[in-house]
Amino acid sequence: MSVSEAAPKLAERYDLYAELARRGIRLTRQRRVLVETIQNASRHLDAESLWRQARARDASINLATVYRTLGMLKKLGLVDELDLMHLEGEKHYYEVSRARAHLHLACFGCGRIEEYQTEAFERLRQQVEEACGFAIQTGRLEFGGRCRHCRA
Amino acid sequence: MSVSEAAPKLAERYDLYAELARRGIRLTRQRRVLVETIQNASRHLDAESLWRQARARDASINLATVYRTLGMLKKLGLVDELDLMHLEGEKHYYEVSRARAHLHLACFGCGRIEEYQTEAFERLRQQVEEACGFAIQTGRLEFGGRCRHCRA
DNA sequence: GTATTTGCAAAAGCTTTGCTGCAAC
DNA sequence: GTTGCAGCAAAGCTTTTGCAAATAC
Repeated sequence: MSVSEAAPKLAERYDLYAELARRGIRLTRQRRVLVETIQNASRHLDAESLWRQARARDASINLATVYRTLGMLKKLGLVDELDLMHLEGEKHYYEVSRARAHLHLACFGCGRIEEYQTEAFERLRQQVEEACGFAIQTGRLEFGGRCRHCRA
Repeated sequence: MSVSEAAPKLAERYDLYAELARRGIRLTRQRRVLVETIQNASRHLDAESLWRQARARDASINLATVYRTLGMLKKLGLVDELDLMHLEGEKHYYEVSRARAHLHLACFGCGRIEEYQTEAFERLRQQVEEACGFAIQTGRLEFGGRCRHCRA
């Protein structure tokens, strides 16, 4: 590439609690458990994994409530929905939004998901907004291929 | 943006027939109709639209055959599968691949899909390959927001 | 007390699959 | 004649929805 550029570490996740409070949104007991589970997730969750993890803390939580809560957080822009190149069926994955965009790399060999943040992506987004007159609200960049380890 | 750059017109679609012939792949009658329909589609097709269009020419074609043919073309890298930000349910859309990557803009207001090709996307892809050691086979960049007309 | 949310079960939407017979060479 | 593909119908998987009961304030 022409301009050398270090890969910045990922920006911090939003603090869901703080954001919801700031917007005056109150949570029921179930939603509180779900929000906490999402906030502390160590990997990309699909609806059913989230459900399983949340049920460990509140066995009464229903999968429909999981979807309804995810829908609310999506609409508020607090979580992003990913496809991860449909590596594993058609389910969606969810992650807490961050102040800066990042992209996802899905390895067709081992299923590993990598994340990468770069200014070039932010700049591209801005270029598109200006060139197309489009007010971008959300975006998703996913690459599929073979990771460093699976190429060998 | 820092570097002014004209938006190139989209690169040409692959010629599916030629590519299949080059690889020594022969088509059945149904697949021939499907390939032609995809090649000449004027907009992004989902499986059912493709089915409807193809059935106008061969009423016997089954939806399962549509999916099987799309699967083959995907695997060969001749068509790309898009989500278009799930603007309309969870179905997928298909388009003939092109020599250069382009991105999609989905308007949440009117449902319009725009396409945009820029060198910056190609460069970003290459940067990612080098920085992450990833051999990218396919990629998808989609933005959702409000188009020029819906912002007014 | 009123408004919202929940659990449940059923439905919906899209895609895949098993199988038998037909088509391609 | 062998190999693979098509049609059909059924199943599969993920997500959404209607409704009565429960919860939140």
